[in-house]
Amino acid sequence: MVRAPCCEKVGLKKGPWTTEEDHILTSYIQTHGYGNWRALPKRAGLLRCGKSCRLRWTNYLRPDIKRGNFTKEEEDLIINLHEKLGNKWSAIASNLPSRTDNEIKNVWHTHLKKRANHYIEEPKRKPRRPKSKTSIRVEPKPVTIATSDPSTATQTSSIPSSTPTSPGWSHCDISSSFTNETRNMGASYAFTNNESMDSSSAQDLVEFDESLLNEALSMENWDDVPMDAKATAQEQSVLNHFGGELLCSDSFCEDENIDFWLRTFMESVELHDLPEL
DNA sequence: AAGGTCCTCAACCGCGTCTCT
DNA sequence: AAGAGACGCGGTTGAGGACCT
Repeated sequence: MVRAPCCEKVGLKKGPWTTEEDHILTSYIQTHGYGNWRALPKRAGLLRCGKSCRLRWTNYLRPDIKRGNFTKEEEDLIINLHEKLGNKWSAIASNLPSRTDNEIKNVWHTHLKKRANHYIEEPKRKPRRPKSKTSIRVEPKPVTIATSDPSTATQTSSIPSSTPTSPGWSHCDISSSFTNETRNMGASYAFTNNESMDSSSAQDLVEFDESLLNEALSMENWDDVPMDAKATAQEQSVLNHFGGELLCSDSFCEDENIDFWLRTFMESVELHDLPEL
């Protein structure tokens, strides 16, 4: 059977939408709703196919869409969800209110895929824009923190212990794993979801070198330490304890992130109720 | 300063699925 | 049950702009 074209192609406009078209579409939908996409453009007086109208509305004009850069928490959540769901962009989008599947797909291909692949390949050039995303790849030298308390266990369960592209490697996106914001955000999905504690997810219990944490915590008056020294200490600490290989994103060595990481480690102590040093 | 390269993201395309008849 | 129409989804494209040399 030959599929009928989605719309009458002849005479219909393609390409970028004009503000006038946006206005027409928005006004029409606000007044009449969007029941029948195929009929909508004709009724609204648009020379577009229904598919194009639907896409424009769902991906751009919808009032509940949140525009602008993704937050770190959103990106971390996408990575976690992608690991679980694969390229099910609409399913992932359903966990990120106000974000569209198209937008998520784009951000995945442009930023997050690299992070998720742990930066196996070195960046060929300097980053174009400063990014606040940080991800490291670590070889496990594990101290598994397991707990029978779901409330704490699930806080770490979204951290993968390995990925298809690099079996045996731990992707430890620490910032996404321990910050309060992420815990709250992730609550809608993995962190409070029983599913996150099934047998497969049980393998995802965070694995990291406790001594790294201890070393970080042993630094006194961290705020007084010069930025350069922080960076060196932090990086060296990670290198020492995670088997000597560190792959980082464009901005890993940015000062504010270095600082952030230490605080993240410190937060993790509270979360896991680790013994005082 | 200019040309080339790369990145971003809105939009398109085609296929799968759902719904209606 | 089967065909047709409509919708939704994921992959891909390409224009515009940022960045590099």
